[in-house]
Amino acid sequence: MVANIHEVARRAGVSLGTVSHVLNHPELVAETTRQRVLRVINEIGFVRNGSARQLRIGTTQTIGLIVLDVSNPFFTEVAHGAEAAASEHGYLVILCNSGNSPDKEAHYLDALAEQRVAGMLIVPSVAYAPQSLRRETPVVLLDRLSKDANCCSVSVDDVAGGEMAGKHLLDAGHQRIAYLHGPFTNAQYIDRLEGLRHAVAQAGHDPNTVIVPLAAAADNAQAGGASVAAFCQIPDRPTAIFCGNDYLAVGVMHALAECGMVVPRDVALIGYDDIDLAAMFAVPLSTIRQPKYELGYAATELLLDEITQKEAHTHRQIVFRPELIVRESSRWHR
Amino acid sequence: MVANIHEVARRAGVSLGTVSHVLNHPELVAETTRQRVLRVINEIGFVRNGSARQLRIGTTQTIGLIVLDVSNPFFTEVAHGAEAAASEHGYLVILCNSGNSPDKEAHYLDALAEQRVAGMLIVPSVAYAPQSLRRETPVVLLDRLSKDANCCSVSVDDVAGGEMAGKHLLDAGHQRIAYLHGPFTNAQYIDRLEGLRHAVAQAGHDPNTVIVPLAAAADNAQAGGASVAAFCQIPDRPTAIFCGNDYLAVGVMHALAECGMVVPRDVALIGYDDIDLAAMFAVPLSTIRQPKYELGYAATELLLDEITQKEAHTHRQIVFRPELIVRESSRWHR
DNA sequence: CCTCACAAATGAAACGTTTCACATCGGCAT
DNA sequence: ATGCCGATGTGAAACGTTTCATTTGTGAGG
Repeated sequence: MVANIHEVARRAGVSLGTVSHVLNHPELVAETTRQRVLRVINEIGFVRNGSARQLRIGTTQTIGLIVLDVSNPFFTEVAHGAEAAASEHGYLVILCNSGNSPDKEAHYLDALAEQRVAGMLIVPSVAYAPQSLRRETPVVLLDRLSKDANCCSVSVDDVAGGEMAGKHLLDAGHQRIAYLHGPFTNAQYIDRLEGLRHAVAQAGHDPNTVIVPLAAAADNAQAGGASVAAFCQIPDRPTAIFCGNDYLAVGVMHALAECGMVVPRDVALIGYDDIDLAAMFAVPLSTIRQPKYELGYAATELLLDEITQKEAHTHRQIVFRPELIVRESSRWHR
Repeated sequence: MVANIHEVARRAGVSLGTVSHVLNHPELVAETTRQRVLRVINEIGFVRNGSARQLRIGTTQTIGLIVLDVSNPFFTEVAHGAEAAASEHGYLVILCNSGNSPDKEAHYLDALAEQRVAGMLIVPSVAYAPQSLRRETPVVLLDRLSKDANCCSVSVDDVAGGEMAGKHLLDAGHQRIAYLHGPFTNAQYIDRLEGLRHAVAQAGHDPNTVIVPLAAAADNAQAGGASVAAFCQIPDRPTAIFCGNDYLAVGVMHALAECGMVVPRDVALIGYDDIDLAAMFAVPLSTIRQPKYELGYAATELLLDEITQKEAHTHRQIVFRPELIVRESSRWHR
């Protein structure tokens, strides 16, 4: 087995309390003994046992992060931001992938609680039940606004994003707009639609006649492409498509090209997310950018505040504002 | 503080050993007491303290994964596979992002050792020094072949990938091929070039006259696009470009279009990685697919084998073979 | 009625830390 | 010489589990 603090103490000829002090309160031990102990530690490759330490201390330097899909670049960027913030404060991040399954989510919630993580960042699945967490572990909700303000949350204003996209298309003169969305189990698609309706109403039009909702089977490029057939069938066909997600938009762009339609001349297109290749498509894609990295970073800072301040901490709801990115795909051509 | 096993024992009117048995060896305790204990556990929301457990047991159910860049979809898919395999065996994954910095890498190595993770999956940074790990923690090297076989490794045969791409282009009749690569600090770009040279030699040509290496400033789309200017300057310009990575290829495709060149008529293009949007570009991108998810999955299985079998385990080097995906961007047009 | 076997429950010891109350010691002021 | 102080070092106790040697209880077999 790997050496422990007793062994170090024995070899350095000091008591085990002293070794501990060298590790945790170096100012309490004389320079020469400190050096001696450190030398022994290096010699025998002693590594402090985190479990024992945590048991004694009562807290860990670890935070859990549960996301819906690790292979989705959106969550990945969020994780990147979280990891950066955590690492700055000496915390480790345990990344868990719920795959949007309430079972897996619950399982990870338990596992993290058992690990006594200092806090959790949770991108809630469809069926997230906060009451299942009766522990006092600090939690920050990610990518969803916490309605009851009994915990912090960091999200992006999807209604505003939908509104931006809508206003942009209306300003360009479009009178009919298709809204292509993924499954409505994902609340964001609903919010973006609501934003779009706002924009239309604000411009003095009737959302019900201007907007044509169109559901894709999933939220990937394939499903986006498949929806183009339905789009072409629409009577009084819209001149613009607002896609709830960039992947849908890519699929749409691809399928439109195959139908011989030219973006943006025949159909204008705007996506959502600003994935990193959005500017690189056949026609560079207009989109709504979300501050993904910042989302994860801010959430972690909030969590760490709650962890360190305890009582003094007050819950906050941070809502980021997305940003309209105009590229070729939505420039108005007469 | 949150309840402990004593409290459960007290409330259930049993000894603390019995509670522990309910948790770990239910077959040793009578059904009625088992139920009683479980009820109390639910009532007061008892969650076992993982640190104490690990301290006593001497081992954790956690594995560490260190990748070079969490925002890169390649590593993300690898992580996805690793997480899936780990989760199947009840292990948690701690994800760490070294950012290819030896410092951060060393820091995480230490932190994971202190956490007493059961094992580590490491995508080694430029300066990975195995001897810095003098612990007996099992390690599996990811995405790099371990030369000295003193640990397991799982990688993809980059030489074979380069060869496939080369053979494909040669078969299509190309006599001059540009090889656009990212920084050579990344060994994979070297291996892919070597594979390309093999293919050329095998076809009976001189690699030095057929192949024109071209270095991009980074391995992203922007750098790829920027390299097109240099490509256009090449005397006796190649009719095909083999990009060491799909992002480079996207940038190239974009920039070529701006120069008025048509892919594949004027220039054939093949990338590497098969990122998920590769099929969706203006011209669908031919590429070399790597089994990313499988890479992570296999590595984790190897690691878990080493963890559970201990002595009985023998180190293995798994090398996956990549796959040629032919799409429009490299179809030969006369 | 005694023994035996077996199932069920017990509680002390141990895991490796950190912390805290205490001991030691030399020097310095009185 | 005495007392006190600060700097340094000490070691027992505690953190919450699991495990193991033991005890207790119970019914069967003789």
